[in-house]
Amino acid sequence: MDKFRKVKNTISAIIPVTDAELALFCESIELKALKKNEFFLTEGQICNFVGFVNHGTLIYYKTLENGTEVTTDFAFDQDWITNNLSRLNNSPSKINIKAIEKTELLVVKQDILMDLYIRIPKIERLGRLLMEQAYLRIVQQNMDLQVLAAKERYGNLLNKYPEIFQRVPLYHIANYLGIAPKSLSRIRKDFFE
Amino acid sequence: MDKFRKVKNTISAIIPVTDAELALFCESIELKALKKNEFFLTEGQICNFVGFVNHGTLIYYKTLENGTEVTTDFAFDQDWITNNLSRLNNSPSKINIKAIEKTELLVVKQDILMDLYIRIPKIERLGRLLMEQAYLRIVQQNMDLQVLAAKERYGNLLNKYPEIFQRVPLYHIANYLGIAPKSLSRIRKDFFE
DNA sequence: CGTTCAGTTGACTAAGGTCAATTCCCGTGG
DNA sequence: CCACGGGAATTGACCTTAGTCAACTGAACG
Repeated sequence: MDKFRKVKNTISAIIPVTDAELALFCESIELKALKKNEFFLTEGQICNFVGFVNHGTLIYYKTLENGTEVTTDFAFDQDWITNNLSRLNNSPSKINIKAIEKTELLVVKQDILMDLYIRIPKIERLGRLLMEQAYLRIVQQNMDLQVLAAKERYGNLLNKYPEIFQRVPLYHIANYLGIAPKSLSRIRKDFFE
Repeated sequence: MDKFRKVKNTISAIIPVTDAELALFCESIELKALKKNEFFLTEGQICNFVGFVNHGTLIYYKTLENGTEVTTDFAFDQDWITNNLSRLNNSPSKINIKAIEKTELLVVKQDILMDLYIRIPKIERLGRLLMEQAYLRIVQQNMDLQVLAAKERYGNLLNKYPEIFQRVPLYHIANYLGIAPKSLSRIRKDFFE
């Protein structure tokens, strides 16, 4: 099935799998389409699934007591998405994951994934890697916030995801960088002159 | 043995264990003393252990390419310390953990811990919790850096660890908060008037 | 009793926040 | 197809917060 071509590439980049194993894996996958502003995961819900973005864009965010929203992460084509804390703990999620454009996903339910771990032990590596990547990412992000000026963080983001500025509204990006939209405008201005 | 009193309290707060299990656990523990400025873990080393601080103070930090040091975390009495990424992955640590005052620790080696998981299955919960706590902590820290002003972060730290200012030099705290020592002075000044 | 290093201070500069007004873009409905 | 409405982004004026550099204080310790 052509829809699984991408996940096939992605998985075999992480762990070499046979065609039979891959077929087994693909059987367990559901295709899911999200419209703009539809949710993949909402606060309070238990995240009993892992998603893989075929194409689209999503944001992770949290709503604070005072009502402000904090954008904590993004996901684009070929990214894995999940809330590890909620998923591994079976606890209510404290964050939302929302599509901010038309998005197509592949989804594996957690119980099916656990089952796959048993039937294809090396798939377990995938589960561990998802957790580790998420951890590494946030450690890095943390240090950036601690050490770098807003302008440098902007520059890094620009390098890492040049396409982000075509796909994500700037106020989300500003929010993610921990600055006011105004400041981002300013930074962008003297970045291009 | 009296030296294990604290770990006993701490462990039984997390998971109820019998005296026999506790004895088994304590057998696997080594006592370790660190002088001021001695390392618990250094960059490049594989962290194949978990520590529990009986008393003392340690900092987590990383040295960047340009030579600056970033303090990413602290540990005090009754805290667990480890580098999960290095330990679970068997990969070289990217951070240092250093005692900044005379410190006494209990240490469990990773292989012995794995062995304990088998002999006392509920101890496994401990391993998972260590990972989760570390993750939760850093997620929170990240949001604070994104959303809060330096003054508020200072206030939070003051609430959470009132004793920190007696035990950790201010330049480490400033570094941790992501600000210059000068700024911390300033903040402290108009905090107390 | 000096040496050293943490902490504070002053004067200045730069970075970022706030508020309000304006422009730009895009989709929707007449 | 054009006009309108609404949200996104930028701008200006102004203020606050944080960084830099250098000098100074003060306590700790050999």
